[in-house]
Amino acid sequence: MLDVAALAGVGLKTVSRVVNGEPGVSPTLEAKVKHAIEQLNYRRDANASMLRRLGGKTQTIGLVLEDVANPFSSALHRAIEDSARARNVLVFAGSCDEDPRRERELIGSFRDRRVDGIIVVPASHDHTYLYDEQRAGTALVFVDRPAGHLDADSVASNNLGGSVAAVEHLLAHGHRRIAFLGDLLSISTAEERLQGYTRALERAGIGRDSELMRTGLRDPEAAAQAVNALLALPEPPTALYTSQNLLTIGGIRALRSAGLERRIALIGFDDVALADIVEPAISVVAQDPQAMGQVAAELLF
Amino acid sequence: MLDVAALAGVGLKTVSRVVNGEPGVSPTLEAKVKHAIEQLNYRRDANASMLRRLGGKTQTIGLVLEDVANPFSSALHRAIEDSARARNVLVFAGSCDEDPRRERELIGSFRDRRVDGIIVVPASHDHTYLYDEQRAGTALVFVDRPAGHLDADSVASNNLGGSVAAVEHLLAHGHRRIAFLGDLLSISTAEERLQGYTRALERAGIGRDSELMRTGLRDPEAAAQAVNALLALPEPPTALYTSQNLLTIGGIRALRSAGLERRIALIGFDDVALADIVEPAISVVAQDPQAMGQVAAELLF
DNA sequence: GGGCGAGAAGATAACGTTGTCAAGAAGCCA
DNA sequence: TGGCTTCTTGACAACGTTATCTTCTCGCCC
Repeated sequence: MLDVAALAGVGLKTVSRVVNGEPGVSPTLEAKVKHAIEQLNYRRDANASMLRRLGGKTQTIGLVLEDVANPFSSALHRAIEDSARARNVLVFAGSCDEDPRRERELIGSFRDRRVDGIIVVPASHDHTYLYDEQRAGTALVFVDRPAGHLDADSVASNNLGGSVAAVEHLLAHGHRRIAFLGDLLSISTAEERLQGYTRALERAGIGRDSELMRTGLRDPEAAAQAVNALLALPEPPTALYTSQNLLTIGGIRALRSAGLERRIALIGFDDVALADIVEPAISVVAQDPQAMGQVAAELLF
Repeated sequence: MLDVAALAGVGLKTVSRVVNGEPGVSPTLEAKVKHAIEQLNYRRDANASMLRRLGGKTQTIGLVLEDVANPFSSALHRAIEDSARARNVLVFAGSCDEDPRRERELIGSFRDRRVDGIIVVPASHDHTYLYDEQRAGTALVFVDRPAGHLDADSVASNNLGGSVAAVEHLLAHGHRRIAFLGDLLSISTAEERLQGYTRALERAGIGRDSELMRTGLRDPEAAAQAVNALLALPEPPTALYTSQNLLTIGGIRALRSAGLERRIALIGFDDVALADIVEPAISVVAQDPQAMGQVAAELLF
């Protein structure tokens, strides 16, 4: 900036005024400054600028996802990015892999950089540690799962209702032995989906059979193993409810390798790429991550 | 920081020393300062810190992807994130949707924030605008496609060789009328894959039939339409080479809706989720985005 | 006991920028 | 011509931090 001012033969403040489009600079000087900026390829340091500005925003937000490479997460990410871009805001993204410690670390890093807001798909259940942050003016929005012990906005799907609908779909087709495959029950959505499953069965007057409920499954391989175990039961299930996208994939793989994909019904929660062209086609209760991300971003801003 | 110093009854520099783990602070004062930090929930402002530090790094990198929600891009992203996390570096990610202007805008924003390095899946072909940036010390790595008119590292797949292999696979199965579906030829990888296609055909002594070459396809819908048009030809192809993941998906959909998925062969470039469980299974020439991202990050750092 | 060195602590300036304010020029009206 | 307003411009301090340098306190040795 000093170099620009020297080359244009003006004071620092005049350069600052031109850079920020402030009024009160004569056209002559403005042209000189712009020329000098061009020539020196000058770019204002956004960090220094925000440091000085009163109550300055960094034009930056942080995003804590389960895994940036997960289709659900990355669709969320994209929607949020678009919303941020429209406001000239940049997005820090990070994966926490359902690890509460990593969630805190990431948010801590965001805080160090003084992000204006944070959108979280939370891994932990206690967010009291964010109280000061929130009071200090950092916007905070939770997605997919609610905040724990903190008064903050959150955007979520109707996991319970969707789950009931999925299981009732299977019941309507005459299934009575329906297995449940789920993620870690410490994840609130997984828990809600399990509740939907049991509620639908209760309504149908079917007692719960804990042998048919497999939880804590974290990837397609675990789901496939669980399905193999279910198939090996003396009285195997006639239908599967895979309550998460990766588990749906694992479930399908297991059924195919057993050659049972047409004998055992399957319904999933979360959409799955190519679900339409697998044979037989897979039914899913789809969420709309794009819409969730957009709503979350609008709330944040 | 001033509050912490006051509460601990020490000078600013002592707080700074404690925060940075510098030696030369008596255990008594160190304990006092740490207690004050705890009590006030103080966190150093990383931006201000890096501003003052000589040649300070912001511990931040920028990542320009085609689309954060695209599976290839997001797998890259994740690998880069992991590498960055190990170095306590945060990642700004952005999508440019193959728009060169957006690429420049994003990189400009990164520059304003003084990122230490930038990893780009480039949309443009001329990167001379990055010359000053590079000379100023910003690390620069290109992924998937080379830099244009700039001396910088890049990490890419063997598009030409992979493409030749894919087409030769079809030739070996006796196919002679093989259609090519490709993305915009302004994308260098799309161009290389087309070259691989024509080279394999030449080697087999088969003349190129421009009717069978469909390019500029940007999404599954466009690919499906192109396949429908191909099928409507007087002499339709007996095999398809879909040279990008989204086009593979569109191609499969079109074949299925025409009921020809067992009559017309298909091979794709890029992996596709669930490619293994579609019936008949899809062959693909898979890239390894995870490895590419890791290598790119290692190069950058 | 005095001089000296080592170590601890803080005062001050500086990083790149913008808010505040004062100075100067120019125009206007009586 | 003189006083007033308006506009342009730059000097200076400040944002939150760290580098440099000085001051001070010990303890040691001759």
